[in-house]
Amino acid sequence: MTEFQQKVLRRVQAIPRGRVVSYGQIAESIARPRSARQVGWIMRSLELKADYPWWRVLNTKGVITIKGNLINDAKIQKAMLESEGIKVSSDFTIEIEKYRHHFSPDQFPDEEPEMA
DNA sequence: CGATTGACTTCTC
DNA sequence: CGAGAAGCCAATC
Repeated sequence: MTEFQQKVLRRVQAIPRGRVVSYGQIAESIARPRSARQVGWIMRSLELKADYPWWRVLNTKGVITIKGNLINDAKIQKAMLESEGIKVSSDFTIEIEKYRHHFSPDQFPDEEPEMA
């Protein structure tokens, strides 16, 4: 478990119920604005049974781009989002601008600010 | 240690 | 607006 992973996972846990964020937003909030792919990489290495609301994370277009072994994983994510009141289209797309959540710097007191 | 791989994002055509 | 290519960067091989 690297520090990068811990920071990402903390953001995932900080996503309120019924809200979503993009991979890029998480990357941006941990001072790695160009590391959206790595955020997704971490999610991939996560066991879907883990205690993280990974289903509240999707790309900036609001589309569930999960790969997994089958599209079945995307269907699980769709079901999870709908269970929180988020409408998901049949093509795994949501109105992300309507549900997007924004992180606050003071949400993570354990971490040091980037500036020296 | 160099090459490859992506749950991404953004710019071009 | 849709499809394609490039850029990005940590983790794996």
